[in-house]
Order: sequence, then C-alpha cells, then structure tokens
Amino acid sequence: MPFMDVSHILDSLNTEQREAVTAPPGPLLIQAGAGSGKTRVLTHRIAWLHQVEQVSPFGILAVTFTNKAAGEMRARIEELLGTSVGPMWIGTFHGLSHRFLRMHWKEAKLPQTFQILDSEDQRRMVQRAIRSLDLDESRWPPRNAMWYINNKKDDGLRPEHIRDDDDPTEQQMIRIYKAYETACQLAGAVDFAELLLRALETLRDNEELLKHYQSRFQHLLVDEFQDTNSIQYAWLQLLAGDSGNIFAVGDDDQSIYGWRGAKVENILNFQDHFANTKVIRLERNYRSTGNILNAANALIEFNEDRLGKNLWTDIGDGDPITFYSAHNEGDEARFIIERILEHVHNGGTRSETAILYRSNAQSRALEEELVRSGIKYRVYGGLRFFERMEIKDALAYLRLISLSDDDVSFERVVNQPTRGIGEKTLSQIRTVATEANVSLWHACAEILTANGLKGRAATAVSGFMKLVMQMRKATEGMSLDKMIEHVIQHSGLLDHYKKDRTDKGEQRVENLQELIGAGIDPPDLPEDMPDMTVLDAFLSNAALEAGEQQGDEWEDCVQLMTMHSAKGLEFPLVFITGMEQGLFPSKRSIEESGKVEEERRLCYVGITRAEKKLYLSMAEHRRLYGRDHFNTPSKFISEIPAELVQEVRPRMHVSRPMASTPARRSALREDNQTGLTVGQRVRHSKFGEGVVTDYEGQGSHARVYVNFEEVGNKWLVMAYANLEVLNVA
DNA sequence: TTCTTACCTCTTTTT
DNA sequence: GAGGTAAGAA
Repeated sequence: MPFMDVSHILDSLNTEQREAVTAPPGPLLIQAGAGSGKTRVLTHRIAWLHQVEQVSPFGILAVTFTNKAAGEMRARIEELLGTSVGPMWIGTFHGLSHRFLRMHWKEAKLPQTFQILDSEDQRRMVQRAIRSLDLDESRWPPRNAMWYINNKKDDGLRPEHIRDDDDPTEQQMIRIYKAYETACQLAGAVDFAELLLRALETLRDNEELLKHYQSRFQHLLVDEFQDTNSIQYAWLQLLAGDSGNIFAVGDDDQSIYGWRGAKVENILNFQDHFANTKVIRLERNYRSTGNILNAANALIEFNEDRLGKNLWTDIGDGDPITFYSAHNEGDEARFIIERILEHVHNGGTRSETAILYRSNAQSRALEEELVRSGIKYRVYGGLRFFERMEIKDALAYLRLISLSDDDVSFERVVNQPTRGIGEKTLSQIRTVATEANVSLWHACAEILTANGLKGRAATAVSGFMKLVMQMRKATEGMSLDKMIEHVIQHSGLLDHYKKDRTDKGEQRVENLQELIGAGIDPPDLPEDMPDMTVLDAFLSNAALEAGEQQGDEWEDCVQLMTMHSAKGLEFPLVFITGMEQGLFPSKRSIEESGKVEEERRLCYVGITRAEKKLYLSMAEHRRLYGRDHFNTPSKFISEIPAELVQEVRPRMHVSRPMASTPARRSALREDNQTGLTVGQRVRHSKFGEGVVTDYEGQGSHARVYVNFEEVGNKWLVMAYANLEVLNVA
C-alpha cells in the first residue's frame, strides 16, 4: 500500500481511541464512558475504514437512535473526509428500516404506498380495533393495548407466537393485536415497531436479500448500543452474518431506556455471540472536573450489574458540588436563579446553563420564577411540530389525496372541519368496511352506490369524497408547497382555525402557514426508493422526523429539560433539581425491585452533563399534581462522598414559608391528636427515619402517615409506633 | 352539532 | 391542578 497520510484521522486521538479506530476487522465493543469522545471514535473509525482500509461507502452501515445523532455523524464524517458520503447508510434504526421496506415492499408484503403511523395515529388505530371487537373501552384502554402490542413487537412476537396460557386477559389482548394487525395491513399502515419487525422478518425470510445485504455491508457501526432492544439487536446480528464486523459503542452505565424495551444485556450477549470480541474501554473524560467525575464514579459504584469503568481526567478537581435543601419548590427555583444571575454577572451566558429534572411536571415552578426574574429560558419536550393537531389534520388530507384507503387519515378529517358526518353515519360506514374487509373510503363508495344513506348524510359523505377527489385532481403536478397551500385552503381547515380568535387559534393558523414553508424544500428522494413521490417522501418524513418543538433556539437562554433528554448534551453549569426520595429515585422505581439501578444511572447521566459546576437541590415541601409532598433527601445524595459536596445551609434570615394558603395552614395545624405536625422528622426502630406527611383519628386510634427513606409510606398507630421525634419542625 | 361538564391521569421518549 | 378526552345535554 502506498504511504498515506492519516494524521488528520489519528492525531487528535488518545491511545485507546486510536486503538479502537485502527482495530482490525472483527467484533469490537467500545465501552465509552460519558464525555470520553465516543462520537469522535465512531466518525474517525468510519473515516479510517474508508480511507485506509479502502472500504467503499456502499459497504458501511452506521446506525444511531435519533435523527439528530445521525445528522451530526454524517456531517462530521464529511468534514473529516472532505467529501460527501451520500451512498453510505447512516441513519436511525427506524429510518434505515423504512428505507429498506420502501425498496423491498413486495418482499415485505406491504403495499407500495404504505404509510407510517406515529404514536397518536397508532393509538387511534388500536382504539378502532377495540371498538370493532365490541369491547368495552374502559376495560380495555387503547393505551394499554397499544403498549402491549408494542412490547410484543419489540420482542419480535406476532399474535400467533404468543402463548395465552389460558389467561383470558392475554387472550383478549391477542385478539386486539390480531384485529389491529389486520386493520393496519388493510390500510397499508405501519407503526414504528412494525418498521423494525417487518424489516427484520423480510430480511430473515429472503435468503437472497439477506445474502445481498450481508455481503454488501462489510462494516456495521452502532451508536448507543446499550439502548438497543431485542429486534434491533437481532437485526444487527442478522446483517453482520458470520463476518461479525460490528463496531458497537455504548455505555452500560448510561442505559436509561430499559422501560421501553432497551436491553443492556445486549452488551453482554454481544461478547458471547461473537467470539473473540475485542473490548476497549474509553475512561478518559474530556468534559468534567475531577470532583464531578468522582461523584459520578462513586454513585454508580452502588449498582451491582455493571461491567465496571472508572472515569478520570487530568484537568483538576475544580469546584466542589453544591447541595441546597430548599423549603419548597419556589425557594429551590429562586436559589437556582440567584446562581444563574451570578454566573451571567461573571461573564457567563444563559445557554451555558441547564436545569435538569426527573419529570416534566417539575418545570412549572421553575418557569414561574424564571418569568418573574425576566430570565429567558427554553423548555425541551412537549408537542413537536408535526405532532400538532392542525398539522396532522393537514397531513391527513394530503395522505387521502395520495392514498384514499388510509383509514387513519379518513377518520381524522372526515368531519374536520365539521360537515355533518356524525357518529351514526360513521359507525354505519365502519360496519360495512369491517364486513367487506375494505377501507372506509371504499365502504363509503359502496354505500353511496347502494343508496344506503339518507338525504343529508348522503350529501355530506359524497361531498367529502368529491372534495378529496377534486383536491387530488387540482393539485396534480403542483409543487409540494403549492399543493399544501391548496389543501389547507380548500379543505376548509384554514378557515376553520381562523374562526378561533384566541391565541391558540392564531398559533394554529401560523403553524399551518409554516407547513407551506416546510414544503418549499422537500426531502431528497433517495435513488434506491423507486416510484416514491415527493409527497410520499414528505409524509413519511413527517412521521419519522417530527421536527423541533420550539423555535428561537439560538437565543441565549437557560435550558430546561428532563435528565432523559439531556443525554448526550453537556453544559458548563448544571442544576439537578428535585433530589428527593420518591421523586428521584421515583416512587415507582423504589416499589418495584431492581428498578432503582436505572434511576441511579439516570442520576449518573445527569451528573456527567456538567463541565465545571454542579448544583444539586431538593425541596423539603413540594406540591406536585395538586398534592403536598414532604420529602427526605434522595438516597443518591448520601451515595456521593461527603467530601465532594458542600452543603448550603438555609440562611436564617430567609423566612420560612408562612402559613398563608389553606393547604399550608392545615399542614401546620397542631390541633391534632398525635402530637406531631406534618413535616416532622421521626425515627422508627424498624423502619428508620422518615417524615410525617399526614395524620388522622383520635385518641388510641390516632394514626400518622410517615414517608420513610428506606421503606416508603406507612400508616402507623401512634399508640404502638413508639416514634422518636428528631427535630423541631 | 356543539357546548358543557364529568372524569381520568400524572415518570421518563424516540422513532 | 391542569389538561385533555369522552360522554351527556341543549
């Protein structure tokens, strides 16, 4: 081989990173700790394979979980190579499966025009299946059934594979699953889990296809390997075939998606399945100070099921971690705001700051105080652009134009805006459709020709059908943006939302107009997806990539998000709020055995987001979901070595919250028969320490409700409990 | 058909 | 406590 300059690929790497990037082909597992440069390793590996090992871009498949990660990876590789890598398969599991199914729809037994259901579409579809089986929706909630179906699909199970064990609930669920499957197949609809499962089955059952792809993809690279579920892993195994050229990058300590099917075990199985797997650990951290890393290391040590890893840095200890125990959530928020103002005063920016929490409900109190202080902020999460009601309405019309048999879209807009097609007419249509096993659109046509509808209903239904057909004809040959414009005009959606003079209505009109803008530069049509129209590509894209949730992202503002959505991000200044037993770790995780470890990993993720300064805080009293909670510090606080943490004592001149609200007054009332007040810390000989959160009864029946740190909530009869009072509330 | 009221739920989220 | 959904009334 001629001499080749590889310095641009290798120079910026440390020894371990270099070892990973230049490793010979074969199964490779990179245990990449937080901040250890895993994206760098991944992208440089691809550059290495291409430039040094001379692997064609066609021979490389790199898969991630989010569109953002995929986009970043592609951009960084192109920057590194100085050329476009168009033909390389870089994308999300769902995106790549989708691409595969579009190319091989025949083998996958899908209609060429199949559409993707997002979660909301799927819920409606499941609901429809439940109704068609004449089941009671309150006994068989669509959400539960959907959850069941997705779980089974994530494990690769079809209805016929599931054993019912004579369990009537299981049998019923299987019936719903079956009915849902039939409905999807009929409507040409594919949900997210189906994309993966169908791609896997198609590959597995077509030897020629399998051989083709196995020999084509000489190298597979996986990001966030700890988050793969069973099908994703099976899909990788299948594609890798005997060569086993998989480059898997992950961190078992950052596995926080077990609750939606991710299997950390895949990391362990990987080493069993692929003999001679080479394991490389990346433990050098380039992000955080020593104190922050030591705290993270010490905390995660409490988990038993882990491969083991210790992050280190040579950038020095830095500031200690600060812990603040606030009186309530308002106090907590004000404490944080003071620190942010300080940070900004010292020349920092707001966008260098992240406030993290366990659950979205916690953001409200923080937002209130931020608004009051006039600090700009941005909340992550919530509805994304393509998930908004008005946008989905418009997309549904577009879908019907593309494919009238799409039942989900039909149901969505048949009476939106209202045109006199009520529940009675609809159920009639549904019955015909179910009996004849045809789409709702088809059923309408049949009913109309058979004169099965009375005057008003008949006019309304045929009016709707005519509208869709007219729009189809009128938009033929139009550019995508003109098409969208035409549809939101003529469907009546725009006028419908314009009638709503509230802020919400105006926002909806704006969103619709923005949708036209989204059509101006339509998505590229990959060459290997033949016969796909621009509209189809646009619609699939909308489902697969729901878009940003909020604009103004480049304004200098404080970032508010859950710890889950913070994964992969980093900030100089990080606040982790709500460090309370029962909130984080969550009550549910404490109750179900074995679930606290995932919470601890989440805490580990949170801590390792911080570069320079980390604040932990809690509220002794927090109102959440309209209920009062009296909290003890999260056990995670005590798991961080005390010498790394500086505790801020509540300043005495800060007055305690006054008994001004009725709730507070009752919380402080002392005219009870227990001699204890709510908020009082107590110790029980068996259950340990806790906080009184409620009481009831009189005399010998007087009981207190205590939230114990170790064992959770318990009712105790005062006469027997023998509680020791710990401090004065 | 549309407005109102009752009812439910409320970890975490991407695709 | 709020927000969304679904059933019920005008």
